[in-house]
Amino acid sequence: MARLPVYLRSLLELAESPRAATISSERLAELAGVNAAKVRKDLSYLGSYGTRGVGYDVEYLLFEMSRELGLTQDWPVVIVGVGNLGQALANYRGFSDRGFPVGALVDADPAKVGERVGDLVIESIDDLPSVVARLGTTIGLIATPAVVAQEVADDLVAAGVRSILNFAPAVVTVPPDVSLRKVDLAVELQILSFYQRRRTAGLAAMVEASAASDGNGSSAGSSAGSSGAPAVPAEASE
Amino acid sequence: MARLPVYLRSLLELAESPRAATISSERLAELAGVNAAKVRKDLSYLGSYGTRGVGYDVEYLLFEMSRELGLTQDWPVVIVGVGNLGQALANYRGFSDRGFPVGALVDADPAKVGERVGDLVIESIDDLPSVVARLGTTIGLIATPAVVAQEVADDLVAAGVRSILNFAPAVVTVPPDVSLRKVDLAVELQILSFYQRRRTAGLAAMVEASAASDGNGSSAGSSAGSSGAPAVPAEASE
DNA sequence: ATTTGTGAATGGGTTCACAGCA
DNA sequence: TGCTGTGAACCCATTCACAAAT
Repeated sequence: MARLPVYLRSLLELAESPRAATISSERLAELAGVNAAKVRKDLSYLGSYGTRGVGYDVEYLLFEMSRELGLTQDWPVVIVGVGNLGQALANYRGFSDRGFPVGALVDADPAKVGERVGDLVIESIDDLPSVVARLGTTIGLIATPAVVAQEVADDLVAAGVRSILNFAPAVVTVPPDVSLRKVDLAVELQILSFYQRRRTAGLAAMVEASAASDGNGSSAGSSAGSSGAPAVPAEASE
Repeated sequence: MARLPVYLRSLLELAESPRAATISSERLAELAGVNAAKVRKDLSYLGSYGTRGVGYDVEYLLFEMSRELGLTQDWPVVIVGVGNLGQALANYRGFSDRGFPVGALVDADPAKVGERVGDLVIESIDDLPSVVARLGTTIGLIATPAVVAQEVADDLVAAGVRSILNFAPAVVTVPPDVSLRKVDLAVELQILSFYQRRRTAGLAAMVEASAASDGNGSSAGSSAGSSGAPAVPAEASE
């Protein structure tokens, strides 16, 4: 489940000021910004049992979730493409802080190979197999231009990487035994821009629509946004 | 629809080498890595009509989509929090390249106010209202520590910002008329780590499971990953 | 009395399949 | 014949509601 990290973060925040040793699904749902039933389903599906009438043991939940998420060890990441975004990611503390230290930087440009970025020296993409082998099980970040994203993904897979996070604005295909996730910053902005335009330019259309249907123009317009249900937390992460 | 940007990018790539003036839903689906029926549904829902037996007019689709996504104008963004991530985002070319120029940088730390980052001078978060007014309709990026994310979101909303992209690892709530999206890099990595752990440590459990059910252990394990259906493009963006 | 665990109902998005049109 | 547009079937996640457990 993709919500596990959110639960974990919520629990960690809670654990900083150790109030109670136990937490109800309702409280955790509130913290994570989701439905209480969903929390219970997720946790039961995960196998972690709570105690009826009491709740879940915070300590045990934390342990169980960390184990499930594989956070008992560090997962080094290798960043491919040390351009603008790649350097930014390399300097981003959020990764190492959460157990994903940047273990290597790789680029195809010979001019960049050998350059220092922070503590690391940029290596050649040709050495990817040995880099991956050196780091052990690795997550690969693609921070290259879109045109070479697929090629880089293939290289990563060939080098033994089984988890890829793609920042390049391109459709990338990988074998079924490789996990792939994407982060596209511009797409996020375009989606926001889409809803923003809906709210502004679409006013006439909305009035028209609300007159026809069960008419509550403004709230319909707002709930079309990505902010989730009104008055309900709409965001989370770890 | 959140897939519009992906279609748009696919069309733009296609339009660079102007082959045909028309495109079928099937071809576009292939480029975008989705189902053909989905493309047709999306496009019809959007109101852009194709021609049966022929396909969609590329030029017209491009125009219509850009308009729908509000990309006929630039949307300046204001970055709140000029720490590690904030600076990285400020230097990232991908934003301005796609019509989202970074119009202002804002921070709460008085020591940072006045500092230059690229072409911009960091402004005080207290001036947010005037900054937003100066830029016009604006998208806000939250790149602060998690603890102040909600506070910053409130400030942005109060200043008139109606679209927020949150990079802080925190649950943030906004009024229903404000759009909110999140990007959490660490969560993405944790999800990958989760599936990776599934594949490795879960081998014993998988063998057990495959013996019990309709048993194809390995492919079940792989499809549990986030890479979508086997042999099908699993990623996209703009 | 409180809170979990879960079958059943709900809802929304995806896919299928084919009628309709060029 | 080719491809769009779309009702219907399907699938899966979410939510409801309540029995079971402490």
